[in-house]
Amino acid sequence: MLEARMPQGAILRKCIDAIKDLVTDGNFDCNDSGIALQAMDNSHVALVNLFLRASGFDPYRCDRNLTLGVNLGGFSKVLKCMGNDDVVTVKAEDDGDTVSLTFESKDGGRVSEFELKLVDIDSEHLGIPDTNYDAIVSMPASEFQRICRDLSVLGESVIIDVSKDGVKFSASGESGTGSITVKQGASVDKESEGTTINLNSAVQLTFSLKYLQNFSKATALADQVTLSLSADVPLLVEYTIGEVGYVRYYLAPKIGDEN
Amino acid sequence: MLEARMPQGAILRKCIDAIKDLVTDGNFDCNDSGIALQAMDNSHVALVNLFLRASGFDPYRCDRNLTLGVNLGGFSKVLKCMGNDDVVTVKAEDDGDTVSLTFESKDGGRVSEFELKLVDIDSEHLGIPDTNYDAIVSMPASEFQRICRDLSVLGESVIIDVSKDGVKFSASGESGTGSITVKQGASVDKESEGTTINLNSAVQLTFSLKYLQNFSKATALADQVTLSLSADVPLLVEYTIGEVGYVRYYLAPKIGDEN
DNA sequence: ACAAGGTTAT
DNA sequence: ATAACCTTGT
Repeated sequence: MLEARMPQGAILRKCIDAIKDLVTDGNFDCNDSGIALQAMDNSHVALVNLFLRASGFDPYRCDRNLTLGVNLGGFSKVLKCMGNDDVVTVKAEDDGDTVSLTFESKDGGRVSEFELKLVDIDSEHLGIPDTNYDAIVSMPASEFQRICRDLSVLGESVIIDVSKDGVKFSASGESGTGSITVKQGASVDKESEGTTINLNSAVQLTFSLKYLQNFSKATALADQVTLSLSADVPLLVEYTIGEVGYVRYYLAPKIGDEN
Repeated sequence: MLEARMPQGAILRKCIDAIKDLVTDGNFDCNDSGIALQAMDNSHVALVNLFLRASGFDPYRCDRNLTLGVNLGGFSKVLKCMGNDDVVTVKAEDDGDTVSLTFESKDGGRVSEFELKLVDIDSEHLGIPDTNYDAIVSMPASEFQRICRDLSVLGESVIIDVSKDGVKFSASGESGTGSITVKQGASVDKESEGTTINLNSAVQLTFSLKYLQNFSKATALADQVTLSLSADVPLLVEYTIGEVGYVRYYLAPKIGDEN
């Protein structure tokens, strides 16, 4: 059986909010190292990979490997019933057909119990090859979100252009064109507010803004986002959730002039 | 004639907002003790009872008993034209076909006058028997509202289960089941923030969440809500408006397995 | 920070 | 017609 208690339950809610618009149903693979979910998005264009380390829970217990197929819309609805500071406990029997969620207010005055029906999901578990990326950009997650939102006014696609001292995001459409350039090390007033670029070779790739906007739903989980790019390889957009785990999104670049 | 001046006019607006979604037209019965409205909701399932004491107005004058039939949607629209801190004066002639509303800003710098057409409403004035309830629960109004909203994502009905040391609200539906238990005396950090249970005998009754959510529109009027329950008797949901009066809602329990 | 209402975009 | 967003009040 699985029994995992997360003192900052809100993290779990934010994780599900960060992926539920991309993936309607997903398998949570639970083992002694933690809880992982990997799924293609509904239109099989992007890949989502969530991982929550066992050490992010207290306590964490998972005797046997378990796969919990969950409708993420329903999961999200249940998590909306949680108080903001609640402690969340996830439990599942080895052969049950439900997963149980318990929310407890910090003072213990309120206890909420929910049971979510499990669903069968046949998911191909794609291997993700380790890649040595040409360019790795870390920037404030909120800035990335803003850029995607702003450029989506202009067009469907964004060209991400990473060179030595900056990342340039540009889009164009009917009404005009625009670009936003973030310079390396800009606005390093506080830690984790700057932009750093790790470059092996300059890259210029085009991506769907709609997907990037969806990825940036994870902004609530992390101060920084990391974009890893290589020519002809899916972009990796990663949000690190403190010591607890991460959400990673993969998105293939648009090729040629398919707009 | 009626002439009733309410220094905190916003209370009147909140009262109407708290009932206008349930009742489209209602009779305001005015006499020297105050202003009362009693009406079945549009689908004749719930009963709404609003009372504003004469002492809640200053001054209050009502020479002869008057019944003012009002379309509450229109009333609400007019009240939306009021400033948040305005003083409201309600006036009606004995044989008029309108009611007049005056809004004055505290500093007297702005005076607004509205006239609302009266409508004829034939309303059966149901007697409400005094009941000795099996269980009386007082809890924070906002918490009750939150519980109704949360559980409504799961299903149409809520089972309210009152026992010695807690109230359990539970619901179930397609995607799963859930329950929220509030313990007696929990979180009594401040006055009027705790939950108290007055129990003669344990009760378990089922109600429509849609109606309870509608009742909880009165949350703006009071810190606490009181739920009074007895087997096979309508639930009473009461919001006390300071010294001014109250809004009471009555809702029959669902019986058997009608879901 | 939450909930309600209105407005707008799909 | 519905959903998402934005704004306002609690």
